Amino acid sequence: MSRFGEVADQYDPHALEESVFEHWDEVDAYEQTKAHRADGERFFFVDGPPYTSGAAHMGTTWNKTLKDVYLRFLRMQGYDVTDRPGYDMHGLPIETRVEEQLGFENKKDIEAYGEDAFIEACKEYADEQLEGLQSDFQDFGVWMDWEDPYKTVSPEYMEAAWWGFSQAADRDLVEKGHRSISQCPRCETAIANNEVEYDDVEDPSIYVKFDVTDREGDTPADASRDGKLVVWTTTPWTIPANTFVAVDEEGDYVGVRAEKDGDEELLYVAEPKVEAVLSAGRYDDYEVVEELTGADLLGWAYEHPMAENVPAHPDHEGACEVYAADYVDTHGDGTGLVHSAPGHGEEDFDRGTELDFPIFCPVGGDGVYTEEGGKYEGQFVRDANEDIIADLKANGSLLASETISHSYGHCWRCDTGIIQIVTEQWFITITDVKDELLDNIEDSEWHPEWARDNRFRDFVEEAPDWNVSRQRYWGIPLPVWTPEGVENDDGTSGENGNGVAAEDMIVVGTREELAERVDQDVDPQSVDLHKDTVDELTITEDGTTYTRVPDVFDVWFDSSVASLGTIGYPSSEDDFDELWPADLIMEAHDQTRGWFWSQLGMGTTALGEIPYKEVLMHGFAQMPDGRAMSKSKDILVDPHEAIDKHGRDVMRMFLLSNNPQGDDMRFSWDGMETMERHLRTLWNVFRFPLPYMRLDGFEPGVATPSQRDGGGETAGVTLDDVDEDLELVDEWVLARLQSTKAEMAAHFDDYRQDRALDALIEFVVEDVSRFYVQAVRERMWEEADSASKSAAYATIYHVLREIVVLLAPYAPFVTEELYGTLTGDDGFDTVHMEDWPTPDERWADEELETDVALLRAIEEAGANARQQAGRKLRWPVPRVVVAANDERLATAVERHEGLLADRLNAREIEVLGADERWGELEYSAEADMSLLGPAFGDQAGQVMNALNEASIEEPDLDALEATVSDALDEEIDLDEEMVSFVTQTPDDVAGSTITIEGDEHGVAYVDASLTADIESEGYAREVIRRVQEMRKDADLDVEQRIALELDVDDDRVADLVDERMDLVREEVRADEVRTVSDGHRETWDVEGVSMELAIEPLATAEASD
RNA sequence: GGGCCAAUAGCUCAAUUAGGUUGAGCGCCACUCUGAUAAGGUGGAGGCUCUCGGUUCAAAUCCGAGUUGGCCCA
Repeated sequence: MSRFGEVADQYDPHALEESVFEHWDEVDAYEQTKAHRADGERFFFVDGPPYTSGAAHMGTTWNKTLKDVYLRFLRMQGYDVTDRPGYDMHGLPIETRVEEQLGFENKKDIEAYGEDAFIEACKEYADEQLEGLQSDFQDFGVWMDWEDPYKTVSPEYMEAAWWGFSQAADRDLVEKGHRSISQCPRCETAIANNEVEYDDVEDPSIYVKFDVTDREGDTPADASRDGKLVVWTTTPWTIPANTFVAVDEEGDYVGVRAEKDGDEELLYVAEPKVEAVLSAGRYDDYEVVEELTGADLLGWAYEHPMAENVPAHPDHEGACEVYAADYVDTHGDGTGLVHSAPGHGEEDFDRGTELDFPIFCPVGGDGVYTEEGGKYEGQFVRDANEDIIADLKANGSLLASETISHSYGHCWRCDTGIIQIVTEQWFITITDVKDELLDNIEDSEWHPEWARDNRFRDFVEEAPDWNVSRQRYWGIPLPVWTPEGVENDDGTSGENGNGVAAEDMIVVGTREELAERVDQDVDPQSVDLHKDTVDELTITEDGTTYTRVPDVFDVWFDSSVASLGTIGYPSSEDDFDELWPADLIMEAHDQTRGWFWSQLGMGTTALGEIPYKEVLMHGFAQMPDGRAMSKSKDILVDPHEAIDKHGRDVMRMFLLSNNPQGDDMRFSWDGMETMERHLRTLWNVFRFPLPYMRLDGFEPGVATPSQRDGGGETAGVTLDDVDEDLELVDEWVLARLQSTKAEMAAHFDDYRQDRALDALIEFVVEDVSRFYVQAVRERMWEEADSASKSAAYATIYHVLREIVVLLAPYAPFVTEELYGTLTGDDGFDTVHMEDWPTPDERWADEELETDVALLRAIEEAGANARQQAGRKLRWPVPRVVVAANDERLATAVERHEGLLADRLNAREIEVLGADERWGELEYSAEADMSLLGPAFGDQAGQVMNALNEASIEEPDLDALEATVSDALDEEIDLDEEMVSFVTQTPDDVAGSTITIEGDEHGVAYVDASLTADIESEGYAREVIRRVQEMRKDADLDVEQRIALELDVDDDRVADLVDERMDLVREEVRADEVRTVSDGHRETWDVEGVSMELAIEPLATAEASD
């Protein structure tokens, strides 16, 4: 790319981005950038692997873009950054997709199809999806190592999971056991709690009466009891497994004699629920006959309501009695007496285990009653509800049967209603290391901090043992082999002839170990660890044969070892010692319960450490109206649509302008447009000096050795070379650049790239475009070479160079184009190899920044006052009076009077110091509420209003007190510190306060009185402006000489213009003033005066150029 | 049902470890300027700072309860 080459007139993201992609390809930009930092300090970033089903959505895009901006930033700071992307490719979601594609209904179809073929199909599907994601991420301009992503399905990665699990097993933290789990009866597997989605459904809502009965050993008092315990459930199908009734020991209960159709019953319910229960049962009347506490009910025995239909029902010692449990709420749903079935519900199970009850669960993994289900054997549980309700009614146990709409858990993949059943699963018993987990949390820093200290800590404190097993196919097989022949005759665990017990399992940690121990020949290099392969392998040791348990890992377990998988541990150990744990991870807030947690669990159980140091937790992408995006409901903004409309840089900048710390991001097309406008402004700023530099053959020098790729002296013009010639604005814009860099660095330190971007945009738009470029235009138009022009070139070049580098992580495409044009062959092949610019003390100048900030505030106030006075900027005013509140402002005006007069188009600038006054003014006052408040208490508001409304001739405290006292009809004592006087503007002068971010620094008064001389210049400028516009309309070249005809329809004005005719001729390049017969002609209305103008290009003048 | 977070102009967000007359950008309307700019400038309209209580002379800010939204959990 040649330096200062022609660039497009307008910022065109699409064409530009295409060509930048090509450029990156040509020069191997990514590879070069990585190689450039190969010797830098290493930084270990770990990519949280997206799941490979479906395309990249706005949330994924935000996530990867955030990662990209930080990775680029870190590289520019000199780090050698790991950037291996990852993909989560196992698990139920892919299985169900593939099942759909193949038209399968359930697991039997998979078995018939063949496990190996099914696994192969899943792999193909995952690979396909991965390609789609890869190309999306690359298309967004994300630079990661796309050639070598880590995949959770590769043998190396699966080995990491095996290794981690075996480490946990070595620490005795792996356990096989019964647990109540959420089971999807269609997928026939346990699913994780966070995979359960809750939807509102209509379910039965039944009240059931349990007959209180005598039981052997009851005290005489109890033995005489009759009556019924009333329980409530929405899952009638769990009634066969009822084992006990739970009450709140502290709760209030009552016995109620209730009457219905002439029959009486004694019912026991919680006191607060009497009304609800009896009205549900449609009783005619009732009477409370007994008041008890939960404790009184303990030990009461009752008849199992399904004893006849379910002969296998629990009837062991202690079954069908009342127990206390802390999950009972006498004010909640139900009756305050909770039907408890440890074979189903999680809390019931825990309490049942505590009570040492055998677990009775008559339902299989497919949701169908087993033989133990008695009459209901073979029925699907939900289908059995109806029969069960009918049977309860038939035996007189049903008090009421209604339906209820409530939220109920469903399988996240296939939307089947889940069931709670107790099955045998594999656990990592993280509850044994809870303290260690909580300690390890402290070793990580989170942004924002509350995510760790509130959310994450709460979750970890509550977390139960980690169920890692799934009864499926597409996953990492559990590396567990269990001994054969260890079951006793009755099915319980025992020992085999070699003294090997059921607990004596073998957990294999690596492929090498697998090859060594299994009976079959296995090549550790090439072995695929999927289920179809390892299921066949057996281990025989000391006469006992071990076979693999058929389960696979829950997919959440896969990604938990990402920090190991990223660096190929354990098969390669090199990087582990140097890098682990990760320096930084960043994901959305749903991962608190997901990846942030699973990694902590894995790291702690396997290695005793948390596997990451810093966490940046961002939010979700929402719709412009604040709704959650949802692909299934077609509520989304597709990133590709955003790119089609505004381009990649704009989308990235929009995403990155959002706070990444926990807050959700609301997508906004307006926001996108704003970003595009900012980039257009940058483009125009960049484009503006190019023609002049080109024309003058300006050769820039570059400031630092690193920018010269470590090279030595430069031939071009550097800032050093023009140091003597720099003008005020040059020094100012350089000073602003330094403070912008400092501000950005501070924001990046806080992981607030959004604020860093704001600071940069503010600098580009507000300072460079609106002020600096405006101020240097005339210097660049000068035809002759001048020191001033060189200084301006060198300055704007330097500023642009650094802006481009600072913006590069955000907008990698447009900055590449700008960089190439600015550097030509003198730069790197890509801007992304540049070092991150740091503030240069030499150009820092706070005083100057303040001066200019004040001047700009005066200019703004002056423009405001002019408008009030009805005087346009092109009409000069005789005088502007700046009344300064503080010496700082007065100093600034004195230092830069000429500049100010120029920008305000004032003949004269007058400064009044803080202690001077202008006699014509009147005064009122403003209050300092921090002083007025304590002094006047609840009267402070009134005093403030009186101060504001006062009008006095002198800014004098006594006069003010008098006026205020008068207004409030009460003696008011004021303090000088309490008030600041403000002026009231006289008629012939317009004034406006000089304000910077709310602070008032003084007032600018514009004296707008007219003189003949001012009118003369004013009208002349009006004419000039019109002629310039006509030149533009006629598409005349800037240098084109013209003839001008001027007819003013007002003699006085015509004379006034005539006085300044030399000025007019010079400004509009009119060599001749005469009648024009064949040219552009237009009639204008100027301040109510009609004037007819005509112009005609002169052919002869062109030759003189 | 529980936990965490958020709520300020039509939209996006500020309001500086500390309570003191609520601000910016974008959008809208009017005026204005313009030889880099699909730009720029000035003004205007637009706010019971989600609601209700409490603390205080004074609350967007502190406390409590609620509403709505998001995430997580049941």
